[in-house]
Amino acid sequence: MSSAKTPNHQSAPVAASNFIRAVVEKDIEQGVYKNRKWAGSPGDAAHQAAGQPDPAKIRTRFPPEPNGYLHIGHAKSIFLNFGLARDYNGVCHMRFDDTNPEKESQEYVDSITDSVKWLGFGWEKNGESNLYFASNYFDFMYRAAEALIENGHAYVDSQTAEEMRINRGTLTEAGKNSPWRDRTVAENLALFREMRDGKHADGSLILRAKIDMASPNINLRDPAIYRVRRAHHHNTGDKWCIYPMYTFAHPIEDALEQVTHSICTLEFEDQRPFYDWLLERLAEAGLLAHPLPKQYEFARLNLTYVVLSKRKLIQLVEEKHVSGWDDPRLPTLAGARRRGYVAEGFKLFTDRIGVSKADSWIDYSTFEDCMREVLNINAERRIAVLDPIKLVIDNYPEGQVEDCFAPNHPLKPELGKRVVPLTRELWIEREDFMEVPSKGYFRLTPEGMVRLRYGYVVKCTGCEKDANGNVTVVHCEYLPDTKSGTPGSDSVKVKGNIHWVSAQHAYECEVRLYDRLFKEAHPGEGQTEDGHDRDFLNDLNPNSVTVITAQLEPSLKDAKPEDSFQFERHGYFVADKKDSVAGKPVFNRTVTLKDAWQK
RNA sequence: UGGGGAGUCGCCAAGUUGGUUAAGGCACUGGGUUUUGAUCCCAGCAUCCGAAGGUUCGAGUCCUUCCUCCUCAGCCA
Repeated sequence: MSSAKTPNHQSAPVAASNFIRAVVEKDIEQGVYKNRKWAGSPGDAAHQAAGQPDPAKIRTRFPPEPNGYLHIGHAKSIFLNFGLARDYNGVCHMRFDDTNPEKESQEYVDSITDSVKWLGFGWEKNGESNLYFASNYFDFMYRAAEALIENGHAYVDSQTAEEMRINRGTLTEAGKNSPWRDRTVAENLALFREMRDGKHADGSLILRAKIDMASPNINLRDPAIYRVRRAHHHNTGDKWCIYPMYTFAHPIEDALEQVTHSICTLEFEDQRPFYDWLLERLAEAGLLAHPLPKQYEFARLNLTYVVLSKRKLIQLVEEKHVSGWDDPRLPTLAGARRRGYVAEGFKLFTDRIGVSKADSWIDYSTFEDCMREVLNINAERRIAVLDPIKLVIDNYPEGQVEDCFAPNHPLKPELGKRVVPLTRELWIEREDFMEVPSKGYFRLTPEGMVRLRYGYVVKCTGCEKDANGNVTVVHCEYLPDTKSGTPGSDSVKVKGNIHWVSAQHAYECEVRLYDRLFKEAHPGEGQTEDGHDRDFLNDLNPNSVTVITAQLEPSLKDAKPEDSFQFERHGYFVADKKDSVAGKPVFNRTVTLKDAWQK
């Protein structure tokens, strides 16, 4: 059984090369970060200078904002950042980028740490937790802001948000300086302190970096770096009424943590000049020391047949198109886990898709293939009849129960075999019998022979039908000398091989068959006939889940939540984490087996 | 239309300073094995690197022009 044991990627082979690895290798070779010091905790230049040479060759970080659930896209970043640290003798920090109190909560913090651990990563190293919160750096950030003001690199603006927007200019026109841009250092300092002390209403004043309102890069047109916002913070409570903006906070977080390679997605490329500008100004002020962290950007993951935008995910949950954040059809990591997808599969997936700066779309089937590949190795085999129909072996003694032996894993004989009871009346798949076979069909047909997997070869003798002409019972006779595993069992050659469960012993069970949540590769893409953007909800697959009552082999009754199995000839299934109770598990279909037979 | 990025096989993706027949994976197509129409094995799969010119003995790699796509005008991250 491949239960939900936490995987360990320690011994993973080095993944394919990519441009970020190339940078890291070059930096290590040239000793760029060789003389960095680390005092055992984040801190400014003076703090780190008193430390020891950093035992970590590189430091990376995974910095989610705790305002939502992690999804498959985050997995790419997680494997990238933690993987780099693992492969190059570094450390990857788990950091919560919690600078906007309004959207963040402890619930999200917990679910995020859960998901990262589930993927197999931890952040403790050298006796240090390496779990950090940006909000713990608010004191330093405040000090850095004052230093900027003192050196003439920041000013307090009294313009309204609307005025700021207008004066920022456009993509093709330069912006205009704020009338407040030339306040004196003393005035700026006094005003900023008043902001901190709660003397000004939310939105009335804002601290801006003083760079260049005519810069072709809009991010350099005096970006806002500190706003007044009276809100309770999940970590700092009501201590602050001013909060730093991402653009200001993030470089500082990286620097305080001695991060060497700060990796983010492409949309932050334009932000990099400010990242460097800020850190240089702070280094000049003596607050930070070289070498400073560097930012690198890679293309975010785009997956067909799913949506990964936070807004859309929230909408799906709130409007109850799915059962919750952990709905098995959702691309959230919590959903993926309930679906039965496994961490090793994510590892394979991220290795397989690579890391580059080219925008790309990965087909969902690539993701499914990765899961199949690891599940094939890890999951024990079991027998399940999903769409049951009776098969009666007319020449088999009534009341007789015979042991048949089924290997738990064809690739791992050491896992042994288990007993499955054979009786006169069995359940078989409805689709394994065809009264009028189509071309190429080689399962049960009238007069046809087929092997009952791990049992006898049987010959079909006919079937019964109800008033509507639907087959209700199939009849057959078995060939006594053909039992699997006995000498001469191969004397009768048959091509078909079907699975079955003793009707008397079967475990009748709820099974959920999941399919894609969306029926279109790019949900919501394109426009309607009257020129409006299409609503992604229109592309929802109405048949994304089918709940059935299946007949399972009796041993499945003992499955524990999160145990994964291959139901032979069907696919991979997992005992649901939430709805299974002891002795009565329910199963979710993770992914089907490949089926090369085109009907 | 300004700035910043990206364009290599159906989908991803290597390709450091220009040097021989353009890695690898996935998919796909043949063939083999198989008591899962699964797995596994073996073979095949870009005279060509967005386009057009140019430099060179030699260019995916250098130069020029052009085309396409992504991204930036939150007191979100």
